[in-house]
Amino acid sequence: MVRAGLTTERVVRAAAELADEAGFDRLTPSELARRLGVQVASLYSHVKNAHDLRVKVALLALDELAGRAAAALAGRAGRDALVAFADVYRDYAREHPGRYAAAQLRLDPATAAASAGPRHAEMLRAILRGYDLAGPDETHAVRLLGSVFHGFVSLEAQGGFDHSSPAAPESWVRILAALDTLLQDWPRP
Amino acid sequence: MVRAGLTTERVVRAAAELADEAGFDRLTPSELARRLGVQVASLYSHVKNAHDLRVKVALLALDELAGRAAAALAGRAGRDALVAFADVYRDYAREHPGRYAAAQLRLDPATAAASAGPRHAEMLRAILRGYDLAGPDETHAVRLLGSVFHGFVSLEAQGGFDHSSPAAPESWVRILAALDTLLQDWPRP
DNA sequence: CCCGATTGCCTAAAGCCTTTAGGTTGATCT
DNA sequence: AGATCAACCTAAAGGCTTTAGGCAATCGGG
Repeated sequence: MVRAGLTTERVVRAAAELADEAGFDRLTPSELARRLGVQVASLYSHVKNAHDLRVKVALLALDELAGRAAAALAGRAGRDALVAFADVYRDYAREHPGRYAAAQLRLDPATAAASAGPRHAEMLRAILRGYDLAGPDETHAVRLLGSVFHGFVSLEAQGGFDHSSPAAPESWVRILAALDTLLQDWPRP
Repeated sequence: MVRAGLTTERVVRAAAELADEAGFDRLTPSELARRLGVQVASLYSHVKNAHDLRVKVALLALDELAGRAAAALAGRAGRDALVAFADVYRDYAREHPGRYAAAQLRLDPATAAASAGPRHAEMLRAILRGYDLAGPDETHAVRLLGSVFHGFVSLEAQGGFDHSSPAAPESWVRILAALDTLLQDWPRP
């Protein structure tokens, strides 16, 4: 009997690949076991159950995203930082649609707090410090940016922009430019 | 044998309620049959399979949303129209989380084209005619608004705004105001 | 009003998927 | 070399989806 050499990490990594190739909803223990050349039950040593498997992929995705974002932000500020951060988001979702879908999973509060999610918000706040926003306005702006990035990327992934011109990337560039000017002159109530 | 009096419409309506109460991912033929007091196989006269059931709920949701939006837009223009449309979106998602999740389902192109989806885009365009946007800029703006609405609503539904203040509705109001001013003075390249 | 067709719902069964319990064997540490 | 741990297995229970085929309630036509 040749051992496959599974570890939790290798299982999760293979799960992430499966999700990217087959879609997040086809990430199941049996499909994964098939791909790993292993009996289904063997996975249960590394993962609590099917849901736990998906959560672990989500955490991996959030972590990878935060890592890329941090790297992209190094040495940038203002508009440059905004665009770099946004592009990381979009590129990641296009490269890894399954992982991105996983990252959208609703995590229970404790898990969410321990995930890389808060790091994202922190980076957005850091970007906004390059603009001149007072206290709560910064929060509103964080939420606006988060909404736009997530919304655009998931509509694009869903094919929502496929049947109209101009192509999606052009809108992306123009939208980022528009957000930049909006942040420079954020309207007070 | 007392008949339950199923029709495709009643099945889909019950499915929508189930999705709202239990979550879209728990919308399954067996759960639905249980709730309708009917054998699972009976559903298959009204619905092709589990996926078809979900698609039908998605189409119902898109249609309901478009109907509400059209009603809300009657007699409004400019900022009023923008806010009314946005609120329809957010309120619907909060009232009917399962249906809203269903509406996010990726439909095949033919089904999508025949759905109420295009009506949404058309209404957004109509709203934007109250602002002064040239050709492709209107498309960019449609996409921005679509992204913000969808992004905010799904982040909120996911609980993304739960653990920071101010509360989400305040951000919603401020974000809509910000979008209004942005549209009034849309930056050209 | 009744007869035949249609439709609504059923039982049965096959095949998949998830999860648990328990056993065996390879690797590792002393 | 022996003991221990981890990796992987087989077996089995139970749920879910889907198809096939059958009976009975209802409805339209004579």
